[in-house]
Amino acid sequence: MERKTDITQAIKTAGLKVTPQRRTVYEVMQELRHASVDTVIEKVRERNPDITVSTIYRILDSFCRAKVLSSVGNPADGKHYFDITVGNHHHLFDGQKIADYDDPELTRLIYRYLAGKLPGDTNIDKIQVQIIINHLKSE
Amino acid sequence: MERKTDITQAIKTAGLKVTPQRRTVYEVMQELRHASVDTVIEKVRERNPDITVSTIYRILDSFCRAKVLSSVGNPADGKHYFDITVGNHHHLFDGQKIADYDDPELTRLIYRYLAGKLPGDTNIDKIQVQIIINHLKSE
DNA sequence: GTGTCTGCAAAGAATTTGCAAAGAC
DNA sequence: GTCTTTGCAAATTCTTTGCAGACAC
Repeated sequence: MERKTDITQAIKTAGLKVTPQRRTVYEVMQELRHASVDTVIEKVRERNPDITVSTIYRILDSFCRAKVLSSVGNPADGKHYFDITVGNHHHLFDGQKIADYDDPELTRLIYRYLAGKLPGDTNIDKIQVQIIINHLKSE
Repeated sequence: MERKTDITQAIKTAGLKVTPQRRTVYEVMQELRHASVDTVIEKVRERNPDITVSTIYRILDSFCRAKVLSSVGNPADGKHYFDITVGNHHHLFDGQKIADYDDPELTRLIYRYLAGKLPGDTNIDKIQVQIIINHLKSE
């Protein structure tokens, strides 16, 4: 879907050196969109078992600090996921599943609403709405 | 601040048996509002060093499943926190600090907005807005 | 070339488990 | 009395580290 050079660009632009290991992690995240460490490790090693677990941890860490990836915590189970999308966007949580919910209008709506509510000097970096879906079970 | 019986009630209402260990964990969470496992362990053991780490894990787990506590993931550092507040409410993230932002009007605003946007059969359990504050540093 | 990144193996944390005794209701 | 919870100690699992060689630029 995305070309080789785009991956290279994404990593380079973030100020990181481009290595095959980083490219693989990035590729995997592009496919998964949201994933826990375990899943990333699993998928990366499927493609290339020579990449070490510790390297994957280090890459995920550098990606987060360089804002190549972001973090989401699933409120349902409290688990931590990496997210290929860095900018303002929202999430639908359906049990273990996380889906993006991209809605700039909603973002603007909230920004506008909050403008009058928070102290004037508050600098909002980002707004994320988490929508938790309930599979109404007989109970 | 909260009386003994209230703590008992909170635990009992959730369908769990009331034990001194559970009462202590609950008390600590009442004070902390938001806390990581480490912090809970630390504070609980300050009060009563006889309570085991594994017990604390088990209690936190049972509290979450019984919805005595909820989970928040700090999007800034990806760490997981427990939250004494279970119902609909929002959060301000300021680096490591998490603050509640309770605003039913905002909640309603989003509910209303989403009503027209999501598939009709989507059952929203909960909405949480995460507001990430940026300490604009010279950069 | 220089400085960063990776693999490896080991250390260190964090979390979970099995079981017997203690405790809640 | 019955079923659940706890303490203990050990096992597992998860994550980080130090260092030397490899690699990106």
